Amino acid sequence: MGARKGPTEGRDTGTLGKLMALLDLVTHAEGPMRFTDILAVAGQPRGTLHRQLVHLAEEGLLEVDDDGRYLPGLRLLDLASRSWARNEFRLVAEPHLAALQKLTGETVHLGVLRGTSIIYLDKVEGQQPVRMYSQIGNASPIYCTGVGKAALSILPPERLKAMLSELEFQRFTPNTHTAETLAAEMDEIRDRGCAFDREEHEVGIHCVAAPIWSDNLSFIGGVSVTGPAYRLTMERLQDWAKPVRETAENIMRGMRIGLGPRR
Amino acid sequence: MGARKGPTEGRDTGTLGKLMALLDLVTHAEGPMRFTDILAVAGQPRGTLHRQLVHLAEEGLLEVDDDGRYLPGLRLLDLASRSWARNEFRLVAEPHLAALQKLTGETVHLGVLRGTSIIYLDKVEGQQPVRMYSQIGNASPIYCTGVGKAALSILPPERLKAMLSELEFQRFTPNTHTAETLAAEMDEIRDRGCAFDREEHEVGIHCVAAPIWSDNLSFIGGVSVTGPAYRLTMERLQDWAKPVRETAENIMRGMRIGLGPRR
DNA sequence: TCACATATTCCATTATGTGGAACTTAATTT
DNA sequence: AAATTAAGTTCCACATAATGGAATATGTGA
Repeated sequence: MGARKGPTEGRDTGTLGKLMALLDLVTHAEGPMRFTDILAVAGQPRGTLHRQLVHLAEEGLLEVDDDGRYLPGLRLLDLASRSWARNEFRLVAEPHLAALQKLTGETVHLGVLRGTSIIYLDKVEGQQPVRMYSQIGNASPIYCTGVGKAALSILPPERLKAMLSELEFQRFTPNTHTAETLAAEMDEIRDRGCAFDREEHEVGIHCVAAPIWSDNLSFIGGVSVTGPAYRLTMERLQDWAKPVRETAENIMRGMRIGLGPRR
Repeated sequence: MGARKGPTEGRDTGTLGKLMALLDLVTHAEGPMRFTDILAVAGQPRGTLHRQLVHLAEEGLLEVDDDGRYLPGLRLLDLASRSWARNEFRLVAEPHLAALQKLTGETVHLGVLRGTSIIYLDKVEGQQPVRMYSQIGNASPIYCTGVGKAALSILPPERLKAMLSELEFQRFTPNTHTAETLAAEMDEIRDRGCAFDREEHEVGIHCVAAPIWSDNLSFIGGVSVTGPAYRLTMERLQDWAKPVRETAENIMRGMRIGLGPRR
């Protein structure tokens, strides 16, 4: 009982799973939620829900404002900053990202594949102070970002097929991929060793990205150069393709992945 | 049974509390931990610990590397970025921080009191791209940071006394406060409306900070200007005191706190 | 003051987590 | 290659903590 394999029923993490689902619900909401708001959508009985919220709040994962409404807690910041600070991929990549930024003068992103999303781990901009948190940690769709498409391109056929069937394609711009057009582009990306994104996610934004992976594919990510379409013309994207691929290779060398067995 | 009020025994959050303690343990460690490493310090029996780790990993709060070692998971980044993006205090403060940075040319911090620590919510630097996560989310001791001392200064006597007795004073520099010197400085800070930090946390670093609070003290934080001692001389600190206080006032006005009852 | 909406507490029932021990699997030594 | 030790995983009777319906409390506007 319980371990059915319906489409929604992926995890079996007991009480923790329920609490995390609740935390996600509140965290992904537009604004603070009152008890009744949550009750309406959480599908838990009053008593249960109340205790769960109190526990989450006591642990600092949620906070309660003066009006008794629930919002994401600051404990999450402390935990995340440590996760970020210690991430080996990010640590290894950092100098290479800076070098790529300097070379191109454009914004450089580092992302990692998690489930069917790309999570951005780092961002290096040229000019003024960066609002980093605004980008870092954010999960973006895999099918319409350079890093996402680059990551897809190194998956073996079966896993690629499985992934494609899991995706739900939302149209962000006129250029956003469908299941068909995305599948059609894969060989091309694989051959070229990098992916272009021409206004597929955001109008006016172009991007070149190269994949980064470990031999056993337990790790898959990518690095990209992003900028306004008027500056990153098709010729410019072609120009940056090589340095982006080289940056990816350098990062892989630094992590001792993609070059035969570890240790 | 269990709800004793010993010094360590603060929370009663059932299963979640145990899991969060475990998450904290792994997250605060120096590097990846093997099962046996954790077993030695977690004080849980083998079977229990194993299931807890598996659950945390399945939820993405922990990750397991190729060698089976546990480290903080990336799910935390997604959760935290939303917590940060939606934080009202930070949103309101943002433009004021930028203005203060521009005026002084020095680094500006925004922090909030949580327990006996200051958690940094934002940082605005002048020059080059900022490694923001490296500071944001970090918990710093309240007794040797400008923001911390400013926050202490607006506590009512009983709460201040309780807080002081809770603190453990670690010596970071020759100037780091002890319980006595800290208590002695409080009146002065309160009168002046801002706190100075002259190499109390880090050698070579000076700082001016002003407190930010809500009427009912459900919220306490602060804003500060930080920089190298050779540039932020005592005279300079005096100069910046007024703009720092004004920035704090502007932020309070923006949050509709510190100016009579809300709504 | 009453009525209504919202939030919190209570407690018998039952699902879930617990933890000692047995069992695999991998690494190291003889 | 077999034996030995260590590291990780699974099992299951038992206890504890989560459940959820109902009662109570708290707050808000008429």
